[in-house]
Amino acid sequence: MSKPTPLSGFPELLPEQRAVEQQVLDTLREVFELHGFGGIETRAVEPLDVLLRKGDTAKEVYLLRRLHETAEEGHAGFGLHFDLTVPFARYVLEHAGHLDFPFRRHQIQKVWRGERPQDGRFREFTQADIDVVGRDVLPAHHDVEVTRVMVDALRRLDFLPGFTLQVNNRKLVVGAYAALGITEPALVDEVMRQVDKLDKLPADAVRDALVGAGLDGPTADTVLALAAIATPDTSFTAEVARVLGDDARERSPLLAEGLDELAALLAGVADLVDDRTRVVADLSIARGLDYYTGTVFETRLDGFESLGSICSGGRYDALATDGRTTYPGVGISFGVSRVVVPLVTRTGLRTDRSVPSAVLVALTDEASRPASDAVAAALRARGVPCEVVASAQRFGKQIRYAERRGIPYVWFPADAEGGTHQVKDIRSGDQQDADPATWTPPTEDLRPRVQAKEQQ
RNA sequence: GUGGGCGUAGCUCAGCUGGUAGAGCGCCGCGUUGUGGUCGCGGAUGUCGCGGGUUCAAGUCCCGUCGUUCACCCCA
Repeated sequence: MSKPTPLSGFPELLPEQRAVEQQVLDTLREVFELHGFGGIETRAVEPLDVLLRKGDTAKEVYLLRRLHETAEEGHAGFGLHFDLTVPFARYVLEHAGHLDFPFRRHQIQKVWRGERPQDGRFREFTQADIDVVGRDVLPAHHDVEVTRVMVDALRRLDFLPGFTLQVNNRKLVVGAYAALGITEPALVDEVMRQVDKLDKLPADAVRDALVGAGLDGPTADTVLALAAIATPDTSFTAEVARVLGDDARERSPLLAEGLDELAALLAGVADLVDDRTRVVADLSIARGLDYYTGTVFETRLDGFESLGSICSGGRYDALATDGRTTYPGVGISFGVSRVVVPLVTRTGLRTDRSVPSAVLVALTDEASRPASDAVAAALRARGVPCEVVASAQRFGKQIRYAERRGIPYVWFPADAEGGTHQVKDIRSGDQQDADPATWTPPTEDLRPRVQAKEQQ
């Protein structure tokens, strides 16, 4: 077989890159579970009618088909899931009788989309979702909860650049539009769609589009003035009042509800905010997806703005319904691949070693391999990851073997004549006697650490 | 899916109007035969992404394809 070529949109990482991703995954899971979100996994495949239920035929779904499928097997067919929300909705309905509500879960899995790959956009990629689902009702404090969990998880990934979580509320937007006389559903959708483009198009162009959609000039200006509001605290409520008038809350109960929910969210996460971790109420955030009904999220990563949102989600009052019962939910999804792949390929983010081993046990000669194996076994018994060197070359080469892989310690076993065991820190050159039954490296050397390439 | 840029050594890249493929870094060996890194000396890098075409001659020009990247679409 000739040398295989890469497959577009199906990224693969080298061990020291994958180790970075693995730490992201470990941290996400740990923090999610710290907040009481248990993990589930759904099958990779869903019936096509489930995947396309929302009329999203534009979604590029990969089909699953048996090679020898016959024409008689004329069912709707299967497709690979393109996100984790749709399968989760199906899962909730299917297992509702065995779940306790409100149901919290996290789900970290690969998803597939047949889109054109681009930086941070792939055909196979990993998402990390958390959602809370209620039966019939789900109080608004769960919107705050979900936000807190994800912000907590992201801020603990201390090797990530800083980020800004942008939050808005569709009730606020729809209510405000109603107060402006924009009530026709198709027009509301169109106005939101145009406003959503403000991060790419100049305000003038968006204004023209709004007027083209049927708004008069003053109304378009007010819509843009609203969308320009972005505050790191609850002061957005005063700004909305300034734009729409002090009586706007009375004129639109939906607006009042949205303002209160968004204010509660901002207040509820204030203690998690720091220089790297910012949360802003940004009234230009709309989200193209039409099933969101309240809170909506997007997230920008400092220095990686071109990736778009790395973490998005929101509130859906009808995540799932079986006709009798409706399950409202609120969730947020972190694009693991979207962040990790550009980070490791563009900035050279790596772990400080390419293997898990903290110690390389040297080998005097092949005859003494059992002695080296015994040292390794003693270290492993206390949780020290280690490996025995592949071949009994000169010690200089064995040290170089460790150096290449970033293994910080080399262990020289006692020789047969009754010498002592010695361990060498090859970064400092320090070498001293050590007992395989008790020696342990400092905690920070036990596992690979993530570090920028410049620091290596 | 639509349109543009780019594909040369493991990496970053040079290679003029077509004329026998290069540098730096890295890698391997020796100096130093059981203690690496520094230094010195020596060595190997390669279907020039792949396929086809034009030509006496193609890394160089043309077409296709794959990869990559940017914009649109859409979104993590």
